[in-house]
Amino acid sequence: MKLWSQFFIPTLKESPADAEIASHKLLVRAGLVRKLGGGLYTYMPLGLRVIHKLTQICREELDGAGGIELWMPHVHPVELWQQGPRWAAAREIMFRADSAGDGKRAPREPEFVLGPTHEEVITPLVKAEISSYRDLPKNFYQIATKFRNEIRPRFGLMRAREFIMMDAYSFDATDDGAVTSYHAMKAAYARFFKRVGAHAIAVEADTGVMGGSFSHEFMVPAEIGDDDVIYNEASGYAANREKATSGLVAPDLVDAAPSGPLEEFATPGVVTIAALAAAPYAVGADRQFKTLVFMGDGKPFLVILRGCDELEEAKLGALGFTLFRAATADEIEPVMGAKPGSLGAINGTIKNFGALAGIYADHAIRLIGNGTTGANKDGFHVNHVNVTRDLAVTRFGDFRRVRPGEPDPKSGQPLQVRRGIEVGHIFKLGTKYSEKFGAVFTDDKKESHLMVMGCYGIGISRTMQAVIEQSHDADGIIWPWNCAPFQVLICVIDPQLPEAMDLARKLALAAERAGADVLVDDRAERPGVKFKDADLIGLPLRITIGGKGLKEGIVELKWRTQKEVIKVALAEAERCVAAAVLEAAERART
RNA sequence: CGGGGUGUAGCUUAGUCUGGUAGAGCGCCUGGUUUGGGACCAGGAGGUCGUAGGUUCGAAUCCUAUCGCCCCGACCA
Repeated sequence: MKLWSQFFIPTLKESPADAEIASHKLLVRAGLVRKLGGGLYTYMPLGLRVIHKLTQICREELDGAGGIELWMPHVHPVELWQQGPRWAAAREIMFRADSAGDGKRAPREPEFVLGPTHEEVITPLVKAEISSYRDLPKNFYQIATKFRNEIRPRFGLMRAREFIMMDAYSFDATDDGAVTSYHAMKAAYARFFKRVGAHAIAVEADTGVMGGSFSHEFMVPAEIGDDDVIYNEASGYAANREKATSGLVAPDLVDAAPSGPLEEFATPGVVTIAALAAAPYAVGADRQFKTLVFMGDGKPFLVILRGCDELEEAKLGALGFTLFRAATADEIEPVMGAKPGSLGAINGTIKNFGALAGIYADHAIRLIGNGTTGANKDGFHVNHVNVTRDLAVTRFGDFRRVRPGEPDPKSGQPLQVRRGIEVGHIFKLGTKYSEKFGAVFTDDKKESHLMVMGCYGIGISRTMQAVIEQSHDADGIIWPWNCAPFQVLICVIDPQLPEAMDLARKLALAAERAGADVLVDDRAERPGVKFKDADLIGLPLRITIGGKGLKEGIVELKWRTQKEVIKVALAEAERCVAAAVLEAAERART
């Protein structure tokens, strides 16, 4: 039992000016966090209790799934990262952790960095400690602070520079084993989110800079989420935008025969899809081939899309470049022979074809069959361009951005889109890191193999905010039972009456014996203030003890989710409180 | 990093256009009256107006630079 007067819950009547969304405002107003700087937050006593609830449940589920907890340093020697596979891509978001220096010398390369995740630490550790198949599989995890110098911290804890994350790493002897580990984690994640009362759904995801072969994100649907989930309710298909595909191109599509000889025509000043679609040319955007130029690890490559489609840049990750970006106009002209707006990928028209690392075409251009594209000559386009005959495609792939309403690849039903908050992510990594760090083991035939890895993350602090975003009303937070900082608030209206406080202690004990954490509001505040604060901090069950009720011989029980007050006779109070607690705990379990 | 916005008391803010000694509400302190949904009265403390230059007799207000913060985009748990 905690007495409010001896705890610290600085609530606010007004929302801070820098908070935009409900959960961020409530985090601050309910006294759960305070801001230190952009993306940097102090977890106040009440907020820390929520974090502890979440980490404890997380720990139980991971232990249940065979996880082994450890703790790794957050300061990493930079050499580890330089040796790992993603230094070039990750260094931008990493904090350096050098000594502050004497303020005179110029900054050198960092000697230490702060860990954004721990693949570069765990893999060498496992390499050093495990060398036999007998010691595999293993799944190590920690729940700790992570550091990422986010380009744009946002929405309070939603995207912070310093945040709390559970990160786990599985090591298996075989690929099948790694898949088993992956699915065990996926199931543990589902149990975790269910227990804490977050309605998270698993969606197929892109592997991004982590690399690896497949991946799921756990998303909490919310308007303010950073990600789009593309889904179809009926078929169960769900993927994030980076990964989502559609069934737009039928598998049995027959490529169109050429419609005629190539025909160059003048298009002075036409440099956009829209301009070519307008009079006098009137070539519909869905009849145009759009040619984009990118730089991949220093070499240019082309991407061909329909004029009406958008590129989904993340999908270029599948091409295997370590780093890629859109090419600049200056880089484009020497290679293509024309400025952007007149580009095309027709055989023989590219000025310096040999410089290209590849020409990648989106499947959907096959729907065009015969269309129009740039001539690689400023102010000219070409008609009757046939996909098979004329375009120098290295390979086809899925590069376009899916639109809502397109057919679901599973069922053909229309796809829908909604926003979500990514609270967890699981990757089957494969051998990307074990190769780099030489994490090998010996099997029962004395042969050496690379360990097959998986990595897994849950944003603990982000989950706290996602729960609030998902569960609040105009008056405040509505905590789910299992992650509430306390489950029961005993609101003593007249704390100056000894019999009121005695009863509060008695009921607190009853609730605690039934398994609840109890907060007693013993402040000498007016009732209105206490009730407002009670709704704001949102504990699931409120018990009100007042002089008035005592005279009548009753106390009041009220669920945060419910409007009505349940009056209970004093003689029944202990039993009713205990029963209510047990019932709520049971409800939260199923 | 690109685009937009903003910085005045612990919090929310007015005043900035049109320069003239900084105002309110909440919170805080003292006293009193109140006491079942953010009370009322009286008194009080608290601001070098983000910072640094400049213009001016005079700058929160105009100019320049710089920093912080917020929103949109690329990135992520």
